[in-house]
Amino acid sequence: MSIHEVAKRAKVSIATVSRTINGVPTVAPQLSRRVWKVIEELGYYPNTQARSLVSGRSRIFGLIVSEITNPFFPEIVQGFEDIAVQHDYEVLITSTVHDSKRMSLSVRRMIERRVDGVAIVTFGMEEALLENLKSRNVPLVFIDVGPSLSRISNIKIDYLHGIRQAVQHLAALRHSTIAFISGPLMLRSALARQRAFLQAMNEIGLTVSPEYLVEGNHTMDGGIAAMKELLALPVRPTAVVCSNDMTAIGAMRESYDQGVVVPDDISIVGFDDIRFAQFVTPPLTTVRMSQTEIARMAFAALFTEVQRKSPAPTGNEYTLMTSLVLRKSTAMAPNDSQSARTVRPNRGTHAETD
Amino acid sequence: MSIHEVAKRAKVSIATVSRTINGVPTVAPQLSRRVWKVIEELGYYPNTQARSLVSGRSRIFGLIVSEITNPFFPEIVQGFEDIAVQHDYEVLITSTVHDSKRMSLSVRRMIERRVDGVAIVTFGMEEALLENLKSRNVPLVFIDVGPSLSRISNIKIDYLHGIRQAVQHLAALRHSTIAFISGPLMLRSALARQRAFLQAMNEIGLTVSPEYLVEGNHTMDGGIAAMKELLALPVRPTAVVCSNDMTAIGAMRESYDQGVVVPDDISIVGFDDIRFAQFVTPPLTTVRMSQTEIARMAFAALFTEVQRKSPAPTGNEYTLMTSLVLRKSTAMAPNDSQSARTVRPNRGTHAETD
DNA sequence: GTTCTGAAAGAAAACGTTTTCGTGAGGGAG
DNA sequence: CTCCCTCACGAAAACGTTTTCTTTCAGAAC
Repeated sequence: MSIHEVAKRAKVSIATVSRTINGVPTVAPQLSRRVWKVIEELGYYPNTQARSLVSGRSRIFGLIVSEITNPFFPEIVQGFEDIAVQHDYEVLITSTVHDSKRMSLSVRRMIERRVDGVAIVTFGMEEALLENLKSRNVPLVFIDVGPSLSRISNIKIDYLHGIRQAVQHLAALRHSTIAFISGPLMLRSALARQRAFLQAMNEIGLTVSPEYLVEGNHTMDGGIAAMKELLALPVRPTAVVCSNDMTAIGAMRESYDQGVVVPDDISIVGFDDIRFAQFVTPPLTTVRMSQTEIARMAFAALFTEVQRKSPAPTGNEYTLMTSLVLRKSTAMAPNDSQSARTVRPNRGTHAETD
Repeated sequence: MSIHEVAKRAKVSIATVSRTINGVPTVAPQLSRRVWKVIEELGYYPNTQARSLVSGRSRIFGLIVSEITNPFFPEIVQGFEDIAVQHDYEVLITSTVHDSKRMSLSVRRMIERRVDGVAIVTFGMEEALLENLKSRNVPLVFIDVGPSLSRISNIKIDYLHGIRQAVQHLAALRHSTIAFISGPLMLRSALARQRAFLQAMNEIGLTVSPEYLVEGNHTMDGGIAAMKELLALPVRPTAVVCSNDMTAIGAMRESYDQGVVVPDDISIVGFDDIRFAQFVTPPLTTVRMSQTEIARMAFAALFTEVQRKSPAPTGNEYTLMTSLVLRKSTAMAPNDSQSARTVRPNRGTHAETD
């Protein structure tokens, strides 16, 4: 049951057993074999708690996400776990559910378990929790919003790249009246996406008047509501890009309910590429922000920070590309060079060059 | 940083600090206050590893799921975590990804961390891992497939109840040619669902000939393939119930692609009620098997087993009801008393009584 | 005033490891 | 043959707690 039992049966000291397990080279091969044999037949597994008590390293990373039930996160959790086990790390998962009580509780739990680092993958900055961890010098990695401090790494998302691809894809399909359904604008990541959209449009000389810029909330209901607005416009957009996939799915639903067919009458593109984007009808063209990649980077950030001997003045910075993945929710703009079919032939205000 | 620091500053022994933290009543109120004050201002959090090393209880439960990215599981994870934190438990999540290597590795990890119990929420019996945990006398809870042994609890699912509701709902809508797309039949839970379907049909005097019983694999692709078969039948079913929601979503997709409209031409009902069932178009009528409830029961099973002083000969048994939730994917059977619209008016072979 | 009782606090053991330090044996160099 | 070094191993300290066992001290009983 404990190392003592193994030691007794192998007729060695517990030190030798420990050395054997940890592969310390100074133990004679023959002895090592004997010890291993006893370990096997006893089915002995070392007690990690005792181990990390003395070593000072728990081999646990914390992972804080907004909510596991949000389809964006499971892939991250899975990816993070995958790499963690490969490196003999355990992961403590926590979802804040947007509740700051829970958030601080979960931070406390992690500190009590003496995690070696924490990945905070939650859109919407939670400044409060930071203090506690920071002051304890726990390596941290944020996505998009971390401060530049020692032991704090950051994963930057290159929103523009993918969104630009989306916009240019749409433009190539002769769309010029392109709307954008944003996320809640107080979210940094949502704001960044909207800005990227605007910039991408601007780059190719397309203007977007304010009525084509509507604020959603990153849920399906938000997408539905926003799409209602858009479809009620005198000049309907022929394409709409959404700040995330759930919004896009809502938009598709509303289109369907109003008999506007995607992609023939209107093209829709999402953002995130959650798994469900493939399962929706029609499969959603969307900008991928690889969740697996985020997980990989987050782990790498923590891991290198743990290995580091001399504390660097600031953590590492990583950048994640986004890129368009084509599926079936986009198509050529409707032929009359203007809006969806049920609209009166009242010409749009946007000059087109082609 | 450690309890010693607190003791020194409060000018007491570490024993007193420990007692204060654990609320042992023999410490004088005044002293207690003094100690707490120091704890606060030091921001001291006890080291859980040291704690559980001596107490012998880790206050960690393991949770083994098939794969977090399967939309069925996140709700379970979330639910389990919710209750766990309420009870001051931590949870170690692991997904086997149907890989027995990973499975046994994860069991090992859990044993090394000395979990107080493990919930195995994975359809598809994994006999192998059981041995290891069982022999170590770790409380276990299975869903549907656990053996009746000491310290092993079981959550039984009442498949029949919900599926019967579904079948009767369909019958009430004048459907009589009802097909069933099963899951992989080597899965116990899949088999049980099919049996429940057959029984429910039988109860109301409906027969189901073999061509209306097709085997899927619990994925969307499986649903698509199965639906292809069904739609190619000389007499199409007017309704199909599926062994899980992903299958149903696949079936809906294939219907859509063939221009068969749900629910007007064909009714579809799913099983599980994963979150996405609401988001699909049209929203899926399905049999709910509450994931939150499963999580709740699993935790309760483990928790009561941990509390138990005298080992019972067998663990507890719980039963989870299933029940139909109506949404938009079912409707009256098409009027011609027979199959979907695009089919030649070649009358079916099933006598109908109404 | 002495002894006894009980409450409150401290000392120390224990939990299962890793790791430092020490020790004995074996072997090479002189 | 002796000395010394190296190598393999064991003894014991340390990690941060909880808990058992002691000790101390105040007050009650006589």
